[in-house]
Amino acid sequence: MSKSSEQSFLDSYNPKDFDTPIYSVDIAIFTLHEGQLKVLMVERNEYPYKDYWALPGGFVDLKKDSDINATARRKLVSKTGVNAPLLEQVTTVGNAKRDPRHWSITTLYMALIPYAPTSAFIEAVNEARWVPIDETDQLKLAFDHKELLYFARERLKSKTAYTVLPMHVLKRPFSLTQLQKAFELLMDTQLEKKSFRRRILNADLLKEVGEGVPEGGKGRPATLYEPADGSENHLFVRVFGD
Amino acid sequence: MSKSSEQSFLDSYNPKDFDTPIYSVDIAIFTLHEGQLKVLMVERNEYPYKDYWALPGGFVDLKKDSDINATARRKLVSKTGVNAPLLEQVTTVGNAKRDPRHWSITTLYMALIPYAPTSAFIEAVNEARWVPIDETDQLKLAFDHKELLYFARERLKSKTAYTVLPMHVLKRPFSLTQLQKAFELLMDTQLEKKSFRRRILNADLLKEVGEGVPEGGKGRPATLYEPADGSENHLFVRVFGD
DNA sequence: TGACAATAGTGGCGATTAGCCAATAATACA
DNA sequence: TGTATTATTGGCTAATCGCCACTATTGTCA
Repeated sequence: MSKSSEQSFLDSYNPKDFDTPIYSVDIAIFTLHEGQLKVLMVERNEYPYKDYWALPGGFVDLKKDSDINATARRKLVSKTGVNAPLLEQVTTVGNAKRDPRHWSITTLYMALIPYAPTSAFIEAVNEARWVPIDETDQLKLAFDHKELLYFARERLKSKTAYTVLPMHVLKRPFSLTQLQKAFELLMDTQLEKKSFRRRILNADLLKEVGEGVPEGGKGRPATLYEPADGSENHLFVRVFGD
Repeated sequence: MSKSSEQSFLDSYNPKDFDTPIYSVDIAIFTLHEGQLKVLMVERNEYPYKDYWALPGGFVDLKKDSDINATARRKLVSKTGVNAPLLEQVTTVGNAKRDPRHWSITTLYMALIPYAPTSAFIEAVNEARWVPIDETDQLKLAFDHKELLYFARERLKSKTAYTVLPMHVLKRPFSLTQLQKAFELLMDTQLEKKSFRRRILNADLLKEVGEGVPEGGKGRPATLYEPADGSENHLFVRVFGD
């Protein structure tokens, strides 16, 4: 096949005739629990990387999945039972070495969900655990999942800086203090209370949903909020020229 | 295969044994020319979609490409001759219908390069053309490339709002006026001169590289700039908490 | 050589926003 | 009732933004 004939190659292409990469989907599922950012990991029980920990993932089911987002959603639901959270692509990684068996490609997703214990949901075959993000480096991670986790974490930080992503890790309704804590944990930085509140409230992304009980137990009750309709993917940083 | 045995499936997986998606890479290559944002399109000369226009792209070469970024770069170089520009992933799309022949996945990249005529570079087999972005809807586009182009365009708009992406479509050195024009075209909006200059200069992303000739011919000469070292992927929007 | 056209770059100022931190408000509980 | 604890607001200074007019430097052409 000459270098310049990709199009004719394409036209005669039958995947069974060629050596083709294997393709899978992996998901970094994040939540907030006990004041920590945690990610869901599963323990592999087969080779390669038996007994290593991995992000949940798997292959496309060509019959059941209408597209790769459906593949990711199917995996998410089978591991967590949750079906309506934020789920979005982070990046796609593909090279000859990441899987010892073959040239391999994976599309990494990230999901944000309010905390729920794993025991109720996980499939029986693998052990699944919410791992505090700071402790993931103490696990033996399969494949290049250490790197994938890093990519997801970085995306989380940067996107949090100018979107309302963090509201997705909270049970609704939530207080502004809870939301600020979520921002701080996902961004890995401290925020000034007044500035935060001004900014979020002026952005008009929340709707007040009644006076609320203090969530932990102590102190003055807070006003509770939910995301305003359609606000969930809005920017709230003033970008210039606007 | 039971629903809960992906891991063992993975371990025994041999791509030749299964019906697997086909995987390719496509690139939206943008440039600025004659005051317009343009994208490089190639005309297909094979079925399916013979005589339709498509984004440059193709399959992974498992022998030559060390990873999928290398695949994208190889395609970019073969179409433009340029090897050092901004090249980054936009998204990955995969579903049963985008290619009439098979369940198909593509990773979309975008590249930004200073203008160069296509004639010197393109491979002989396909006709390649710089198409003004506003005129792409007058072409018959192959596959889902209309949608891919839309994705790339949107990414361009949103990323331009808080990074220095636009410097990559300019020949170096460039003036602040040229840079502002680039911003305006990529973002599809108007910017205020003083604010723009304040912002860019305060962000400390450019280094002055001498007094310069007026690039077109008329008017007072401008100071010329190049990107400061390592500035090329920096944010320059003040994000809160900073 | 002296207007004029054209583009580059600056000055200035009112309005808005951010950062800071302390004061006040509402609740639980001893 | 007093204390601890958390929520919410007030108020001030400094920085930034949007706006637009003014000055600066060049080429051109009568």
